[in-house]
Amino acid sequence: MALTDDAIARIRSMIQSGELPPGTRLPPEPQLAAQMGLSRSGVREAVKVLESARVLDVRRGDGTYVTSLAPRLLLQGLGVAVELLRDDTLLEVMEVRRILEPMATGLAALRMTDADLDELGQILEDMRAAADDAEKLIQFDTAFHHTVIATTGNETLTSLLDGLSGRTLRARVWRGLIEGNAAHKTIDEHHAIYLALRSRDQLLAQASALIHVNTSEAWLRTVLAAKTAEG
Amino acid sequence: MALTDDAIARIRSMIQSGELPPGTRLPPEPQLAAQMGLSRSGVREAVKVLESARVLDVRRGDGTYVTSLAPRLLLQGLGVAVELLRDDTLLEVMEVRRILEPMATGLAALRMTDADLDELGQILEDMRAAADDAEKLIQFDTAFHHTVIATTGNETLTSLLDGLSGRTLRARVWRGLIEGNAAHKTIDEHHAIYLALRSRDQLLAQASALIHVNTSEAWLRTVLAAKTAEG
DNA sequence: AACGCAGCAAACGTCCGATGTCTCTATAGT
DNA sequence: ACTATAGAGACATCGGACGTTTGCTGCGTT
Repeated sequence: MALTDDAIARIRSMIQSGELPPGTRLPPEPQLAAQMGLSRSGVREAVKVLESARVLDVRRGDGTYVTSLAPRLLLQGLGVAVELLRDDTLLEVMEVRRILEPMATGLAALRMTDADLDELGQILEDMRAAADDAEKLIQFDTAFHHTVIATTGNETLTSLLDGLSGRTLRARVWRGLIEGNAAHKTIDEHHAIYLALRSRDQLLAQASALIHVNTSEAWLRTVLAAKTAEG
Repeated sequence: MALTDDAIARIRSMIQSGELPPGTRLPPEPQLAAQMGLSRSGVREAVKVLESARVLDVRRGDGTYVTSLAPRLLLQGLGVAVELLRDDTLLEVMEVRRILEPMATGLAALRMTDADLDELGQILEDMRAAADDAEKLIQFDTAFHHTVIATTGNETLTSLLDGLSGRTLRARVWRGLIEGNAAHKTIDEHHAIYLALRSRDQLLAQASALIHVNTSEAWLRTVLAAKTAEG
């Protein structure tokens, strides 16, 4: 299998070299096919791969364009990859989060603005109000952490952590939390993080984030153990 | 655009739900097409996307199989994504490495075996011997860090850091190092990390790794600045 | 002159059928 | 029992055709 993969590599190479900068429009499929010496079918497969990687943006009836190549786009694939990881490797993901999230939260403590803090406080209130709705809890939990990390101003870091905290993973943790009547404790942990951030205390923010990740990991272990037992 | 993307989502969903566990062989393309209500062309595009994500393994003349879904496979895409990031976001990547690599190296200090240390010492010797060959320096540098991180036993963490330390990024840093006559200094930094690991000193390992990443980042800044100036 | 609408051309989406090439396996022969 | 070979099955690639969407152009109206 060489033709299609060659085409993928060649297009990617042209983008990486700057020959096709963001926003560039690619030649129409038939022309591109002729240019690369393969049929339109092959080109379509290649383009589809790059589109799924958010490298190309295909607009029907219009044409195919190079995306902005922003980290938030290119790192989006990490999320779907994590979703497919098997149960026995989820603890590895948690170990990475255990490293990344506290440090990132510590950074956020230094860089956060008052407006950011207000937004965070609002999310916290929403979370307390939704204490009975698992679906909303997960949603606000996601928003809380995303907001914190985003204030670091590092889009790559934010996208990476977003990907590592996939929806399925979060849902499992919250399932454990709720069934174990530990939802309120976890909300308190969010509050602790919020207080540390508000006082711009880097070390305290870091510590409270670590404790929070640790709690999540513990409940994930519980959920995984329960599943193993019943399976 | 719905048919092909639906097919991608549906296959992915079947894998995530466990309906198609690792190693499973998918139905032949024509049959899969009929089953999902679209043409063989559409199925091929869908399969190609999942193959590029290392979710499926297509063997010509044989059939299509679900891969092991191991982190090392699924997170491989991170590498190519990072390779496509634009220059102004590479510093963001370095900030993530600045967080991840020292902590991981610290973990390695706790978990490393004598055999691991011997292997590391060998790589270090090779690096010193290759001090004039940029290509080999990059190769041994990559091997050094990969070996260290791999001893944490966390395949997810290892794959993530491998992806963040793409070949292009490393090559640029080393270009700066060599042109700035700082190659020997960097090799010494590797030696410092090695010594810290050999004495199983977590904090020292962490600190020496941070210093090393910091040096890399500094030279990357230099290279990027030079490029901006000449461009 | 400015605005709006219809129609046209270009480009992607999907399908179909045919042919090439590679793998695996089962069979026949030694 | 082993090996070589022939066949079937599966993916790789191609070429063309038709549908659908989008963007633009030019005409007509105000």
